[in-house]
Amino acid sequence: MAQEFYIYNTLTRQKEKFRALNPPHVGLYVCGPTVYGEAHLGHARPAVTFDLLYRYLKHLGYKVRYVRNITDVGHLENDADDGEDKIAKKAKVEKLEPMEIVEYYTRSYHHTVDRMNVLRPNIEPRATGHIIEQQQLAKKILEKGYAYEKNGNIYFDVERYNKEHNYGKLSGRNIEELKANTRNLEGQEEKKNPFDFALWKKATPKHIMRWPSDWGEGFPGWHIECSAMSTKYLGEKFDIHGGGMDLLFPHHECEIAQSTAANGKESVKYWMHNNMITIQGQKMGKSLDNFITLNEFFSGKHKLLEKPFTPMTIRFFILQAHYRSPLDFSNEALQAAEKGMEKLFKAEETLETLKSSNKSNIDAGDLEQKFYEAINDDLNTPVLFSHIFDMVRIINSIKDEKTKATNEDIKKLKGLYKTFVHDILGIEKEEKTKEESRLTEELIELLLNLRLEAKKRKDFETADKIRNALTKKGIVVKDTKDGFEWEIKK
RNA sequence: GGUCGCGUGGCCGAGGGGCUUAGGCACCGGUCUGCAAAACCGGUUACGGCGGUUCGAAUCCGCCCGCGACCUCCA
Repeated sequence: MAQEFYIYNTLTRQKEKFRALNPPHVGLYVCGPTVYGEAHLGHARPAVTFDLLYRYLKHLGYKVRYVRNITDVGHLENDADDGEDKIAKKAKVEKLEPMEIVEYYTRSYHHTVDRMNVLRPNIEPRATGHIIEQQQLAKKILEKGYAYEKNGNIYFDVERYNKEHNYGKLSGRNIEELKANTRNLEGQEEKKNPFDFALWKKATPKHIMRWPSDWGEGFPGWHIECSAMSTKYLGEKFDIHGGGMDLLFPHHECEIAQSTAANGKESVKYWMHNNMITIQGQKMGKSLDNFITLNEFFSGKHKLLEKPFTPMTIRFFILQAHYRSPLDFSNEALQAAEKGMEKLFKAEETLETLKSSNKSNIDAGDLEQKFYEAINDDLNTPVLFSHIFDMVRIINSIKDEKTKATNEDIKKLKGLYKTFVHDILGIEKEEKTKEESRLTEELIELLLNLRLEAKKRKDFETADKIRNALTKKGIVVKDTKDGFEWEIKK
């Protein structure tokens, strides 16, 4: 791998040079959604961020096994005994089987992120499909003495674990602090410490999602699914684990504890966390009830939205910020992203029409180097975009014959577009339905040809009439020396 | 309250001791054009406040103010 790729490791709190454990193979695990509702803008961020990582690792020549789970059990409303499972709760509300809920929202999630050109992971395991693995893991932890059973519940013994290992190393917490700060919820008296977490929970009679186990009927805790499934598909030690920053504690901290307790060693080499998307400075999320679903963005049907935004605009918007920075939603910011993206696409079309010359005063190799420097620096997409827009300016300047480029240069620029804009960033132009656009195209050309004739006989009144009418419909006309260009603007 | 982080121009958003006019959007001027649009060129508005370190700080340190995340489900 010729490129030196640096990524920020949350565990060490610094950028580290990426070195695969078993090159050319790379194991990547990312926490996926809990499928009990429509995906919202917040869900798009890890999906897009780790899609970028996946794409770039593949570009570098790694054979990546990308695992992203679907949480369909064990994620409770809260940690108390009567804490309801999110899926089961929704099922009750909708009067459906839990698995109907899971199926419905899994499909919906797929459809939505597909539209943002997010590649599917290689394996997308479900928690309910790995109950046995989770039980086995819990058993192993129990046998090693890092967990205890109480009335059919298995709890992880954080204090015991912390004697030999460091609980809190990822999130920067320490156990004393936790003792002082962890709330005592009702119905948790059987835990040794309030910060102990459940590996397995006994099902109350009302609880519908339940499986038999050595400890009676119950269901797995939330944190154990990721440990069980990552181990199953990526081994006891794998390269990268990703997810949202909000999962850092307790979820990822608990994962580390579980794996370390079971295997005696840490499972993950690099931990990567994306920041949150905010709305008016506040985290967008279910609990705050300030979220906008992705489908609402696509349709524009939400009171906070001034207009619809395409899936690709959302992707572009997310990538224009660095993944570790918070990103604030606003109509204005989204519109700016949309405009910028259009400019990017237009330049690519222009690229196809450029005339080469035998001289050159551009340095495509330098551009390429800058592109790599940006992406290699912990996926610095904002800087990458700034260089890409340098390329856009060069392309337009060649078109205006203010800059010269050889045939080879132009080829190189096309290659950069393909590699960086399409393959790595995953930005693709959205196509209208073919027939629709063909007919529209023909009609517009027809009108514009009439206008051209009018212009030729100096009938500017008619010419302007046609152009104004088209402009009103959102079709922008651009006159050229002896013809016209046009495009549809929203 | 504890832990961590942030505060950059009209908006979004990089950078992170001297030199980046970062970039995008918006606005203004110029070139081009019957007019316009696009494009190109140029321009405007910055580093929360107060101190300190330094030859030099938006960048390091301290304090203050404001904001956020996590500590309880959340991507």
